[in-house]
Amino acid sequence: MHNLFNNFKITINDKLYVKDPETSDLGKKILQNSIILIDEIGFESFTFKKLGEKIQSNESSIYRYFENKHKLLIYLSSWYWSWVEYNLVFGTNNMSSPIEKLSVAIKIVTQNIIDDKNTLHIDESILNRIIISEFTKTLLTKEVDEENKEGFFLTYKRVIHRLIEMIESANPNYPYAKSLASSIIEGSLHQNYLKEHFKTITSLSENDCLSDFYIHMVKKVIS
Amino acid sequence: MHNLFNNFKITINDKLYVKDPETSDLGKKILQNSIILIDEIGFESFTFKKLGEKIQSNESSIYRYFENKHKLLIYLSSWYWSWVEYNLVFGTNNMSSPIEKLSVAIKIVTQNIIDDKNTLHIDESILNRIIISEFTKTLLTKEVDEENKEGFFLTYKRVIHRLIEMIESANPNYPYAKSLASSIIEGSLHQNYLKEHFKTITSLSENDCLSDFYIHMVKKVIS
DNA sequence: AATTATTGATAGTATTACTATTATATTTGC
DNA sequence: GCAAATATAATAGTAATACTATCAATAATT
Repeated sequence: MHNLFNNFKITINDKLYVKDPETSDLGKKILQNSIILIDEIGFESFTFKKLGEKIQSNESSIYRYFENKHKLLIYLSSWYWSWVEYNLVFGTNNMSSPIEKLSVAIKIVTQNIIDDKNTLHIDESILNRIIISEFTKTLLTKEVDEENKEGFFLTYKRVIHRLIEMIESANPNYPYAKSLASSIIEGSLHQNYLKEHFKTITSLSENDCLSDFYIHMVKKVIS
Repeated sequence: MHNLFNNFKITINDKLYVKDPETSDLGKKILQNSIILIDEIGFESFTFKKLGEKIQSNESSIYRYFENKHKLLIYLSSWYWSWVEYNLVFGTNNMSSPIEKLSVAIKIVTQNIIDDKNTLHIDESILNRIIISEFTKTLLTKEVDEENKEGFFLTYKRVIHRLIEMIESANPNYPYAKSLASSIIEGSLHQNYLKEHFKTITSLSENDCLSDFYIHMVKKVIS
């Protein structure tokens, strides 16, 4: 498992960066600390100048890696969804029962994440938090269609397509597999956010409740 | 019906504005044209200066009505959810069957909206579009908890609580009424967005399909 | 006709989101 | 070990944003 993971390459659309941040120390520092800083102060207040101060580097040096903070956020999101896809594939591998497989998949996709020690410069638990509060913003822009054509959201869509396949193989006659899958992915981010900030409009309290909600839903709905 | 509507007062938290825009021509012009301009260029590019040019007024005059564009967007959102609540209440009034009531409620909440001629300066069909692409951003900020305490999101939560009640009266034993209700509201915005920009991950095509998806889901899930 | 409230015009500030240039390290190739 | 190439840092500069403050002009009210 450990070795498998080390071979799994998280590849990211090269239009998202000017210079690949994985190829240098400064690049890795940018990734690591941008996650921390966005989590701390929020994406709106986050600037390359502040990030530069945090890592004792210069604003202009960061611009050599990323055109702007929007692309950096899409980079981090791509990384996240690619990592989720890995978990999804390996976590459900060799499972024969489609319903079982789907349940495990939903657990993987809805759970709160703990840091994966295999990736040194990325803290997945913090990244998970910023995905919950910032990811949707990468989609909700006027440039979304162009960016989608450029392939900026491929890893995200791939995760959803994996879920769609699982739903379809559990019940090929269910007519709304696509909307159900995308609802689970986006909805679980949203429910996690509500859990932190709008407790009166979510049924969530402990950790596992969210996957219970969705597993119950999916089982009922595709039956 | 027409008279009833005229008596229905859409009230908005007075902390959202500096001066009530409903009390003057300029105020109404600001509401009307901010909706149009946000729809045209997106919330990120929207500025009070551009709005001032559009309505042949001055940036500084707009600041006398709204502190900043964020509060203006929350104002417009409050207006929208208050209006949806009205439709929800009057559209399901006197219905005895809880399941029927819930189905109608879901239709109201998920449908694409056409302009309501009773409100002269607000075009609900355009407002609906900006809610689909901009509303979630009002929640996803670092200031959300303070703003929630101030009551900025009350009309939104009220709509969800109406749905929760309906779900609970249809089946008091269903354990996830809150998450189901908030999922339908937020999810339907998201699915509408996917329909425009990410066709491969939604089952939506024609208009009514979205309510079919949710009505099917709710009926299955609470049975 | 005088008072008050509303709007418009102008100016100014701090911050953001960059680009460009030049200097200084650091790495690598031979 | 040194030159050449590359990466990073420092500085400066620009246009736009998100405001605030002031004062003049206009409209509404009493």
